[in-house]
Amino acid sequence: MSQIPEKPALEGLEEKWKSRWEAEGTYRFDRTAPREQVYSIDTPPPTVSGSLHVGHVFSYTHTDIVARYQRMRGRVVFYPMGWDDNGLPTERRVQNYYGVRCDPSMPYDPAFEPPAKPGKQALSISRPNFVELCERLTAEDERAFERLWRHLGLSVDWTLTYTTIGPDAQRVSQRSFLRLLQRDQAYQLEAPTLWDVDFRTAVAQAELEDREMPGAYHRLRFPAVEGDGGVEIDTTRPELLPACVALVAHPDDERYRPLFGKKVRTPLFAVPVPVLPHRLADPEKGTGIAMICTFGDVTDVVWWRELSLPVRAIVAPNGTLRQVNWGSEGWESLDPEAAARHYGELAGLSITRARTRIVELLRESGALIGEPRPITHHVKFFEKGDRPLEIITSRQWFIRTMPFKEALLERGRQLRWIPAHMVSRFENWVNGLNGDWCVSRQRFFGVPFPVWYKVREDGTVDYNARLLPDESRLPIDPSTDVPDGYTADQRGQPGGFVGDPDVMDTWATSSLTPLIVCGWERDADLFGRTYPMDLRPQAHDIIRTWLFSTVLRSHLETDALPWKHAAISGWVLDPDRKKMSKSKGNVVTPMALLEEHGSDAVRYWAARGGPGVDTAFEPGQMKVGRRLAIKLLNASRFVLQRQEPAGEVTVALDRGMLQRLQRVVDSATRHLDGYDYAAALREVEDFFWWFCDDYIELVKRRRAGEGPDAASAVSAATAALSVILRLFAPFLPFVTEEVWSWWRQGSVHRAAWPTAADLPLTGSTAEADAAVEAASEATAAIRQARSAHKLGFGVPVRLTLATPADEATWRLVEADVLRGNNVAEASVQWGAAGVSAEIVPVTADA
RNA sequence: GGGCGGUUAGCUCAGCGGUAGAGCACCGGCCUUACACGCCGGCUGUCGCAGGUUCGAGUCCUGCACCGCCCA
Repeated sequence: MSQIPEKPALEGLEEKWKSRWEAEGTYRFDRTAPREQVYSIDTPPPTVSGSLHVGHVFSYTHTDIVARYQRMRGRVVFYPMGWDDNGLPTERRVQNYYGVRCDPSMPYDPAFEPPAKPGKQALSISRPNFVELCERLTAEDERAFERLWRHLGLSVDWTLTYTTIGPDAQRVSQRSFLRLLQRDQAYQLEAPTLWDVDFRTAVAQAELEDREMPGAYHRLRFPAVEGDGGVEIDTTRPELLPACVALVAHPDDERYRPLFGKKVRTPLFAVPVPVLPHRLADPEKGTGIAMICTFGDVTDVVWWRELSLPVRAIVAPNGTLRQVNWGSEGWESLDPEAAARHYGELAGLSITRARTRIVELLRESGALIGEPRPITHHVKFFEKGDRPLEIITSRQWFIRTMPFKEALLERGRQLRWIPAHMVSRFENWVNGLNGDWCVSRQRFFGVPFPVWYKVREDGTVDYNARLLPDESRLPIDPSTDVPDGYTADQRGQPGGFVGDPDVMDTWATSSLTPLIVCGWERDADLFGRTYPMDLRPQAHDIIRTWLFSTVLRSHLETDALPWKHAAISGWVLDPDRKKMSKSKGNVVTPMALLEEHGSDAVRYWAARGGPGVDTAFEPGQMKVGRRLAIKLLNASRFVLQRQEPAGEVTVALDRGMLQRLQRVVDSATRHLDGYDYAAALREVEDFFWWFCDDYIELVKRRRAGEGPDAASAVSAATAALSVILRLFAPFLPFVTEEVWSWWRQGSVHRAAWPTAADLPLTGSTAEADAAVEAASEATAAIRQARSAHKLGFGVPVRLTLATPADEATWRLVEADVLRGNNVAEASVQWGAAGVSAEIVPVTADA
C-alpha cells in the first residue's frame, strides 16, 4: 500500500509497473496447473527484421486484453512471445546493413568482422559467417522489440520466449520433417516450381501475389510441317518460343479441329510441334489457339503434365536464357543451323532483353504478324519479389496438402473463429490449393533439412540414397555435421556423402509454433498442460499461410486442431482507408506513440477496434483514452479519500448504482467470454462516466457527513471502485494497477474478476432502480434549466419540479437531488406526466 | 470472374425487428474544495439506392451501386 498522491499523474507509470511486474513475476506461468485451468496462447512471432508498427500494437493489445481477462477469471495463462528471425527478411536486412552477400562455396573465417560501414561492393562471406551476422543483428532487434512490448504492458511470460531460428525451433522442425518423411507425407521431386530469379529460390503458392503489368500480344505464324497450311497464335511471352513443345486449342473449336494431331513448325527454330486439344484452352482468348512452353505459366504445367509433353527448358535459375545445343536429343529441329544461329542471339540475355531481341528476329523473318498489341494483365510475383516469377524445373521438398483438403476443411469447421465469417477465408484458400506445399528454399538463414545423400563412386549424387540422422542428434546442420558411419573427410568424395543444401521455408517452422512452445517431444508434462492451445490470435492476411499451415501440421503430427479459438484481428487503416503501410507506420514509431499518449491511452484506442474490424489510426481516440485514465486517477483519489465511516449500503440511490454496476459486470463478462472486448469496454466506460458525473455528484455531500446514510455512500462508492478498477484492468493495466496499489495488497492483475458477489446488494431492486431513475431525470431537467437561464452551479436556486416519480420514490432521493444541484428551496409535484423544472435564483435579499 | 466484409450526424464508430445513439469536432455557459488533462447544456441525420416481408425495417429478404480485402 502506498500514499494517495496529492496530484496523481500518468507519467512514469509504465516504467514503475513494468519493472515491478517483472520483479514480482506477476505474469509467470505456473506449470503445475492442471490442463483445465490453463489458458494457452499461440502468439504470432513478429518478423524481427522489420519494425513493429502501429498495426502490431493494435492486434497484440487485443490478445493481451484476453490474456489479462482470463488470468483474472482464475485461468493460469500460458503466454509466450516468439521472434520470427528465420528467413529471407533477415537475410535481406543483413545484406543491406553490413554490405555482405552469402557465398556458400567459401570457407568459414572465424576471425571475420563485418566492415564498420557497408562498402560500395557487396562483400562475399561464407555461409557460417553470414548466419552469425544474421544472429547478431536479430538479437539486437529482439531486445528492442521486447522493450516495446513491455512498455505497452503485454502480460507475456518472458521466460518462455522462443525464436524461429533457435535450437528448439530447429529441433521441432527437423523432427517433424523426419516423421513426415517416414509417413510419406513429405517427398522430394524434380518438378516445375515457381521460382524467383532474383532471390534464386523456389517459392510456394501461398507466397504468390498477382500484380497488374503492362504486356503485349504478339501474333506469330507457325507454318505447317507439310503443305502450305499454318496457324497463327497470340502470345505475351515470345521469348519462350524456343521452349515451345506444342500448340493447344479447345476440343470443340471447329476452327482448329482439323489440325489436331498434325504438326506445325516453330518460327525461327523450326521445331516440329503437335497441335493438341485440351479443355483449358480458351477459344475467346487471342486467336483461340496457344503455344505451350516449358514453362510460361501454371497452365503450361498442367498442359505439359496432362498431355505428357517433353521438357525444353531455356530459363536458367538466374533469369537468363541458358545455352542450348540445337539438333541434340530433345532439341530436334528441322533446321538446326538456323535454330542455333537465332538462339545464339538470345542466349545469356535476361528475359526482358531476350523478348526485345526475339521480336526483332521474328519481325525480320516475317513470322510476326502485325505489331505487338499492348495489354494489361495479371502476372504472378513472389510477394517479396521485384520481377515476375518463372517456372523452373528443380529438385524440391514438398509436404503433401492435396490429400488432406477435406480433412482440413473439417478442421476449419471445428475451429471457433472470431469473427465467425473469417472461416470463409480459410475455406477459400483450401479449396483453391492446386498443388502440394513446396517447403525447400535455396537460401541460407533457415532451418536446414536434416538429410545427407550418398555420393556414387563416379562422384554424382544419388538423391534416392538418403542418410537420415537419429532424432536424438537433432538439431543438425548437414553442411557441417556428418552422417553416422561416415567421417568428415568423406564429404563430397566418391563413395562419401553430401548434405542437402537447402533450408526450410520459414512457414515450415512457424507452422509448428504450438508444438515448439508447448514442448512437443521435449517436455511431455508441459505439453499435456498446454496443448491443444486455447487461442491463436493473428491478422487476416496470414490465414492462408500461418493459420493454414499450422492447422495442417497439427493435423498431421497430433491428429488434432492446434487450438480451440482463432481470433482474427483487423488492420489499422490510415485516414484514406488504406492499410497503414510500413512506411507510414514508421513515421510515427510505436514507442513515440506510447510516449506521447501513454500506453493505457494507446491501448484504449486499440481496444475500441472490435475483433476482425479494420480500424482507423486515430490519435483523437488516444486522447480520449488518456482522459479516461486521468479520470480514473482523480475519481479514485476522491473515493478513497473517505473510507470511513463504512457501513451497510441502505440508501436507495446507492443500491441503485450498485445494481447498475452489477448489470455492467454481467454484461462485460458475457462480452469478454465471447471475445468482444470492444463491447465490454464500451459498457464499463459508459458506466464509469455516469458514476463520476451523476452518481458521485449527487451523493458527495451526503457522503461527506456522518451517520448511517453517509456510511452507505462511503461503502457503496468504495465497493464500486474496487469493481470498476478490475473491470478496467485488462484494458488499462497501468493506471488500474497504480490505483489498486493505493489501497490493496497484490496486483490487480491477479485479483479475481468481479462478480455480483462483490457488490453489497440488499433490499428491493425495483425501488432502487426507480430511485436512480427519478434522481437522474430530475437532475437532467434542473441542469437544463440552469443552462437555459445561464445560471452556474454556484448560484443557489428555488426549484419548481414536476416528476413522474411517485411520492415515496421522490422522498428517497429528494435530499441528494436538491443538495446535488444546489437547490435551496423546492416545490415538487410528483406523479406528473413528464419531467419539467423551473428555477429562479435565490438572491441575498429574497 | 468467384468469395467475404463494409456503406448510420462534419469525423471515428455503436445499434441488427418496436419512438435514430455515443465520443470527438463545433456552439453557448460554469473556478462546483476529486479532476479546467475538469463540469453543464446545445446543434447536427431522406441510417448507400430500389423493391419486398411485417401491424411495424438502419435492423430480415432480393437486386443494384460504391469502398476495402481474399482468391482466380
